[in-house]
Amino acid sequence: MRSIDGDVTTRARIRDAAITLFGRHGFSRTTVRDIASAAEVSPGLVIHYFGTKEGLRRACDTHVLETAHESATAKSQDPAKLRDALTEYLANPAAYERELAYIRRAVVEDSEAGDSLFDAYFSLTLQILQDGARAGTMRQVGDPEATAALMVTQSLGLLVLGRHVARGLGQQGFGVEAIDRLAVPAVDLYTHPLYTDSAFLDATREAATTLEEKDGHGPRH
Amino acid sequence: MRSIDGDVTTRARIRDAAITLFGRHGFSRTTVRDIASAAEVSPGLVIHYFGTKEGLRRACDTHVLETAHESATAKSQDPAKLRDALTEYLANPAAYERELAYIRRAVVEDSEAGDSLFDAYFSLTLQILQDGARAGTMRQVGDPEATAALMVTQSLGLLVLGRHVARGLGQQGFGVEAIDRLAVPAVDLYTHPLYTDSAFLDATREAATTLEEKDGHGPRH
DNA sequence: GTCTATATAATGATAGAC
DNA sequence: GTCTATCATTATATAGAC
Repeated sequence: MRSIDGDVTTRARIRDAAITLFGRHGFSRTTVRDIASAAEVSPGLVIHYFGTKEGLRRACDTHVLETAHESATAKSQDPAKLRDALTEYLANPAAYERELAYIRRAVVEDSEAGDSLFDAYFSLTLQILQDGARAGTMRQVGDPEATAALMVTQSLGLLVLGRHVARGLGQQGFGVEAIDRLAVPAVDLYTHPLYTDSAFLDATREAATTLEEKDGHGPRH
Repeated sequence: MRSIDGDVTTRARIRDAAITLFGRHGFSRTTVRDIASAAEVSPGLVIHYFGTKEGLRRACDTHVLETAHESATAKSQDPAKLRDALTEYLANPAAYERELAYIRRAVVEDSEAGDSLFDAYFSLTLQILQDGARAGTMRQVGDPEATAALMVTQSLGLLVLGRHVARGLGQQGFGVEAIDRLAVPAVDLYTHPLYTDSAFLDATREAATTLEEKDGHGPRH
């Protein structure tokens, strides 16, 4: 988050305004004029610095990717520190809101930054899963990649669908309160089984096997 | 899916073209001209039928909502039939692709249809959770609403982030093959605990409690 | 470095002929 | 019911002054 206050050049102010607006309204609904207005400069100056609107987007992508990478690698390399990251976020959520909103858009719209972020998060999760299995704190799952994909989907899905989740829980917006309420049930789901027996799992296995035989793409065991 | 072939009026053809393009590129990036071209009519006729582009969107929302509601209520009222729904989808995924792409956009962009769909899916999941607990096939969770929200997030998140998930699994697109591969690990996660002890859950409880005390919004037990 | 003024293109929407 | 022609607006991007 250093950059918000650290870089005070006009160029940085324009880029930060763009990050805010792209995150808030999406890329195509945000105009160069909106950005210029928010940064208190002329539309011409926006183009002067970034060439095109698409160039501005790339600059935003790169910048958000850099700051996100800073926090992610610093804090999550050690799985135990993930908890500290949550605590830190909960202590000062506003500082991350701008970037989170941008990431939410990037992951959903077709953007290279979204791809990179998902891939990085996916690798990290897979790593955690494998480390946990080796350390004995996690069960060895049948298909680690698929499981990691599901875990990333769960958390990034929460970010992307936060508006709906908040509404479902009767809250105003997806903020600290919603995250706080979801944290324990989320970890609980990974700690205590939801189904009391394997009937549903067996049924799913059957359905999947049937399909694999039909389509010819072999099962994964 | 009946409507694709059932309603052959020009109006329906325009609306179906709009559903396809809105789903593929999003609302704001799709132009009236694009839709007219895809439906092989003039741009003027599009406006003639739907008044405005926004009116066309509402017509699409309504239509997708109706067909989705048809399938959802018919097939998922009985939890046991959810499996049949999966099987049916896997047997003929192309028939649902258009609607799924539209839903994906609707849930992510700010659209009333997206809200309705999420809410309906959320209610259904909560219902299944409570029925399961009563029948004994599912564990009684501490916060059913939060748990249902997480479950919906997991599956809708998969729809929304499908492109990324497919890439992570080394597949071309999020299709039958990806879903087939994810189905068993997904149910497995709800059947066998991922964590081997409650250390992580305890830590999360602690972090959440700390925050609740600090912010004053009471715990939920 | 920053602005104003403007060129150029695309968009949603209208009017009226057929 | 459907089209062509066009308007009015808005968008990105350029040119050149300060």
